Amino acid sequence: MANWLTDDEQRAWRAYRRMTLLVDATVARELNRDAGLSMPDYQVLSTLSEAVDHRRRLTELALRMQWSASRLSHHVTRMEQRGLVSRADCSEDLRAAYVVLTDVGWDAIKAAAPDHVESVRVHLIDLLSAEELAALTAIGEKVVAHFGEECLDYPVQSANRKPVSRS
Amino acid sequence: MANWLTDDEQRAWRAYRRMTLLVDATVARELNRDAGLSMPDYQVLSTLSEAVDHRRRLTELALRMQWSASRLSHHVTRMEQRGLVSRADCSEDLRAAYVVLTDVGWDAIKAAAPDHVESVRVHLIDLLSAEELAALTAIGEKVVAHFGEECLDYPVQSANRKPVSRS
DNA sequence: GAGTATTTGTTGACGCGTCATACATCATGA
DNA sequence: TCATGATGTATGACGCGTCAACAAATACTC
Repeated sequence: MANWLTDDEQRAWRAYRRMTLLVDATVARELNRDAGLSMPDYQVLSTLSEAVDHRRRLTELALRMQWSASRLSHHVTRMEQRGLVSRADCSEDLRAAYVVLTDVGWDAIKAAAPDHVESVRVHLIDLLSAEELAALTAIGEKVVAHFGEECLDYPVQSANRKPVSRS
Repeated sequence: MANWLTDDEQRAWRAYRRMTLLVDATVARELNRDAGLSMPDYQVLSTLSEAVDHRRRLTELALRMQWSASRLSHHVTRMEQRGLVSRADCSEDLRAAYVVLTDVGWDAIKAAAPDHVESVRVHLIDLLSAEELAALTAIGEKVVAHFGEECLDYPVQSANRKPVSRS
């Protein structure tokens, strides 16, 4: 006989699943509607915009975002086709390559950030009381810790950072 | 000037995102490893296994799982090719079609359920205290309610239900 | 009953992520 | 220096989900 979930546990699991589904889908849909970007696009642009010279090695970028190399390579290819980023050779290591934020990409993330943050507010953050927000943070960090990670993730509003030298 | 997130809010958002990413990916990976099923597979099989005669109209199934008709049609096509479900005509309405759980599908969900529940326990439920579980439920249901839904979702452990007549 | 609108379901194209594979380049050590 | 392995990246196949377009049947309306 298996160790089934109690009613309370099942209720928690369902609420969790439905919440994440709705929040993620809605925030993603609004980001796409308002800025023509997907969440992965946003994450890449946002992370690049924080880097000096708006460029990073693929591996470094993948590590920071916790993506697989393959995923990033595929995604960069698509973003490159849309002109949001470009690839550049690395002189120190001929295997390596940089991903560079283009002017189009820079404009895109600057334009997208305010609406995106607002979207996150409306569909999650502002729905919760201070206590609930704290509880969500505690729960999230506890679960993340279970997977042996500290909680480094991409910046939500990096376009807010002070102007970065574009060289 | 946009209404940026505070540090606390940003921390909550990051913890939330990372938690859902890790939990969902891990539970999905384990389900696939242990039972050769994806989460969508599980959801379909699980929901069908609750139905009388193990069959449901496509629309009805889609509604219950909150899927688009297109998504369900695509997914049923794939599952059909693997022998997990089959389609059957509907005599009352010639447009309509049933999705029927096959014996293979029934065996699959029965075999998958215990490990899947265990996986959900290990990577989420059992990590949390009773208070945290209650908080997660409250937060989840509040957010779901914001989207104008009551929280009906698929059953996690339907294979546990009392024997269903297979006709 | 004819014409129109709605419901039911399918299909194709495309973005996305994973896995397995391939391949060039670098680093190591005999 | 020359193999051997590790590293950095790219690619193809495939499952998955969305959107838009479509076909067929049923339901409404005059």
